[in-house]
Amino acid sequence: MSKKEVIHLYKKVIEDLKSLIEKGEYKKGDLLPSENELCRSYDTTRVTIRQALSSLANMGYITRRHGKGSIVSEPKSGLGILSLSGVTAGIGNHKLTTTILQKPVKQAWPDDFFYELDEAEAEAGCIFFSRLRHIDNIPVLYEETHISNVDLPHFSSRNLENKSLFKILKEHYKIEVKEGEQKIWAIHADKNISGLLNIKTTHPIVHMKRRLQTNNKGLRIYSSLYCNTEENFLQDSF
Amino acid sequence: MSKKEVIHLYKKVIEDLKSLIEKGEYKKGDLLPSENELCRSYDTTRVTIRQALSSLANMGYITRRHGKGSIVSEPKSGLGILSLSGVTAGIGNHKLTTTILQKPVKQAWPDDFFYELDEAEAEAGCIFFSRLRHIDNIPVLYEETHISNVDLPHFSSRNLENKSLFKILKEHYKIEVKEGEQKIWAIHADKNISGLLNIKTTHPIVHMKRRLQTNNKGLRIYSSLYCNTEENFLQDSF
DNA sequence: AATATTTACTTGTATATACAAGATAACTTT
DNA sequence: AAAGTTATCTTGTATATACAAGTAAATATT
Repeated sequence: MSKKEVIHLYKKVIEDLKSLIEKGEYKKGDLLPSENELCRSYDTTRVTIRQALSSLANMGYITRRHGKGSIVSEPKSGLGILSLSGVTAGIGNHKLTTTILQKPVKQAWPDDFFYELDEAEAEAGCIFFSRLRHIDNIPVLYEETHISNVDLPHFSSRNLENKSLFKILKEHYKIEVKEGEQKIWAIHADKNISGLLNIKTTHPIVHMKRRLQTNNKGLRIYSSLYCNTEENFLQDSF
Repeated sequence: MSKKEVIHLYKKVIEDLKSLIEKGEYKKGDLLPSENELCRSYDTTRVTIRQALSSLANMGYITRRHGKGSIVSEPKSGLGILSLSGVTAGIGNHKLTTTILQKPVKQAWPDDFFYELDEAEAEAGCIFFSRLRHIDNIPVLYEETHISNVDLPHFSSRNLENKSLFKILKEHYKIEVKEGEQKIWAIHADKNISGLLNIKTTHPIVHMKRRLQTNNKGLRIYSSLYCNTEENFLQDSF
């Protein structure tokens, strides 16, 4: 009894074009094939092709211009997901490494958890892990992550060191972040954080708490992070 | 020679439903009329109604559920626009006031402007103003704003004290923010900022630089802000 | 009473078609 | 040569229709 998994044409068009853009075959500023050309390629009609293109436009991969065509956009870090950049044009030749301080473990939610949980979520518990990120071997960002405990086969054993959490969730479980909120403070590091980031307790750091919702109803991602922004900054595109 | 301004049916559907949601006639969790009902109301077909509904879903006004209907979402602060919240559930009974330190003036871009400008933008110059926001009469956030100098009739004379910049742009000029990026640092206040926010220079504050793109090609909004997050935090929904 | 099944509603995917309107280059007129 | 026109490309809006598939309540079966 195989899962017949109908793949829809418009989704195939999205995936195809998305991967061509991500692979760099279409570069920023390029025009995609016209709607009618795509219709011929996929043997379909404009309604279906337009469904795919408007979705790509929505995801920020292209912008559409009346009478002109679909123009490939600047690659985005995607849907408000926070990324860490060096002051000098992106990470560039800097070395970004990640250390897992706490491997993913299933546990109950902390009593004083910083966001409200719905009933099902509270009952199911969570997966917790923490990571420390370095740029050129200097610790820069400490992050604690709580994920709602839904069925994610083999998640605990996955390697979180090199790949981003979001890539793993997308590639292995087809989970994508849909929306979220974040709260931001500037604080002085406490003893714990100053030790982790190797800074004085008078050093200002960014403290951020985020809640991200995904396309999986029951799965939310909560993270609390502390960042030393002396040599770097936190960057966020939306 | 009047401008015939064809209004499109799908846009009318969007505006109608949007305003009903904003007015609270449809509340969070309510179901909108089904696609077929809307077809009858507007004497059109599902393709057109679906174009409107998918747009509303995209703007975050509704979520759509296969086999169920269109569910009205929680009102959002909108597209990654930063808002300022008190630690206790929103602003609530706190008093939020704004002081204009520098009224909007047309001027050339600063030589050391923090974002790259395109040619047309650089040539046209900018509108600059700065504001200081207080919560319960305590200064909390200082913001400098640069806007590309496109034609905004009477903009300089508008009252920026009570209404938000985004509301003014939307209501009077039909300009809406489409996307943006922001960079975040934690720093110690310099003399200028510590004076404005009435804090010591050892006090950690959030420094944020943002670039927002609008539906008007030539108009971008740049802002640089400094926030004392001791009693409040910066909040961002996306 | 508990469990399937049917039915009627909902949204999702798709085809086929038509005309409007913006963009651009080729062509014609002045 | 410059200016206006046309032709032809592009995307935008819209109608009409069909069937697939998720949801939920009514109905039939056990």
